[in-house]
Amino acid sequence: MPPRPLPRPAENDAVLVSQDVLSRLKGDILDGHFAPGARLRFAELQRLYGAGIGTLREALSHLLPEGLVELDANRGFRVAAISAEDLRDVSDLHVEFEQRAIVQSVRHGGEAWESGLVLAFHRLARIERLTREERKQRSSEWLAAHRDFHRALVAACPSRWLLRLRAQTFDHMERYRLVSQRHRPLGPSKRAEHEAIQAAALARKAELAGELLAAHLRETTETVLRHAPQFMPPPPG
Amino acid sequence: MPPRPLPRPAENDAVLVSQDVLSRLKGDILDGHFAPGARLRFAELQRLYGAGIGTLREALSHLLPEGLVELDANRGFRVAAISAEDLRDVSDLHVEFEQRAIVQSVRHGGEAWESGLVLAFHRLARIERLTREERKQRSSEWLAAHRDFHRALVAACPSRWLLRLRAQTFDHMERYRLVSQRHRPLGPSKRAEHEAIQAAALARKAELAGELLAAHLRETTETVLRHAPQFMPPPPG
DNA sequence: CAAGCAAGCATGTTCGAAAATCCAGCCGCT
DNA sequence: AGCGGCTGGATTTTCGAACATGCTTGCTTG
Repeated sequence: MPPRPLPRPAENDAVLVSQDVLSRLKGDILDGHFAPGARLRFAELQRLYGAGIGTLREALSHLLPEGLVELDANRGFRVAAISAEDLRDVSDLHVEFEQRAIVQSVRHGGEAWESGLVLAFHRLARIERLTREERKQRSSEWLAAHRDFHRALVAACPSRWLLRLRAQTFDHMERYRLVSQRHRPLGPSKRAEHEAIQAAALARKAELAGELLAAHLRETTETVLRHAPQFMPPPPG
Repeated sequence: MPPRPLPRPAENDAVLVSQDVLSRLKGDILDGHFAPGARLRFAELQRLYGAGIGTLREALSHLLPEGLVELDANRGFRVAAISAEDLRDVSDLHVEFEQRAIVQSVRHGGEAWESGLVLAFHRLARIERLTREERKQRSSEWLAAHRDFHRALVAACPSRWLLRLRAQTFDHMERYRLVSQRHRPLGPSKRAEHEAIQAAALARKAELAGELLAAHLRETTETVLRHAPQFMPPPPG
């Protein structure tokens, strides 16, 4: 069951093949199409993405420092493993990054930030109002909207580095959420929480927005951890 | 003036050509052989490192998410720019990472950590006892020892993610230090500070070690910033 | 003379053939 | 049976030729 048919229409605006492959490959790792720990063989990747070996290597090399794939010499690339320990580790840092970023974002955000946030929230809310069944069918749409919403919240944070690191940890958190979701039913919508965070942000209550966001993220992590045994690989012993 | 002669003897133990090129290229960017903002042309890189284009692209793709190089489509790779603003940004986060990491490291470190630290400090101290002239000649040796010393300090920190992010910001801090050093005389040795930090760590005074380390790093950043106009590119206007 | 265009060159990007490496299974030996 | 070495096939790694793109220069035209 290949993740996607071969030369997927350029729905993204990637100019370079390597960038296009990169985003597709990353998406397929984050949503669990490639299981944690799975080997990534070039023959298969070539078939799936229709790119040459060199191009694939370039994309995989990009994912290496992000911690999404691992490489051991002459044995090729593997999807990075997951563990409850790693989840707690990355989650703690991620919550902190998000909290700090949103506080600064609320304090520095101007009109453009407000508009962007309102728009992103609106798009997310439209999907989250649907029934569970509909949400399930349009999950990739929800995923993009959710991602955009969280990015919009922190978009006005002036620290480029904080945003960069937040983006890194966000990816990993997303992978944990999505991988765990494959092994349990879709949870209830977090619509109310998203709305509360957005409201606090627009009301310029920076500290409150930070607390709400942190709580939202912590709860998500706890939910994933609660279901962890169902999808976590057993310890190597 | 090429950074180094062509097929440098394999002084590191990199099994893969791409990994070897990666570490050399990274080193040459960090120490300013390739100036911030400079274009990285494949013809030149091929001549310098004796590797094929594909291999070079792989190494550059690795440096992309680390923020050391940038890519714009069909225009190739450039060394990432520097600025006083970026330095403050990355420095603030770096100081915090180091401080938290050393506190945890001191609390969790066992015998192996202690030995490693003692050894790393000893190696660094040997070089820092030399005269300024000698230190200048053996700067690459000092660089490695300094790097190892700081790594040894935080090595026992149990958070893999904290260590990973610390390593990322460390690289950028090192680049700022080295690039600025090319435009001003070598500063005085930080020997006493390093010794104080090591002593506090070995005495298991976690908080003290954290404070000393943070102060050490902040002072370094301030020194660099004080000399910033001499090496920072003027604002694009 | 300025604006627009086109040709030519410099450079970036992609791809898969060829070499290197690893690994599983087989064989012979103790 | 257990161990060590060997071989063939599977896989990874490297490389640069071939193609694509962007930039400069110099010509043409209004």
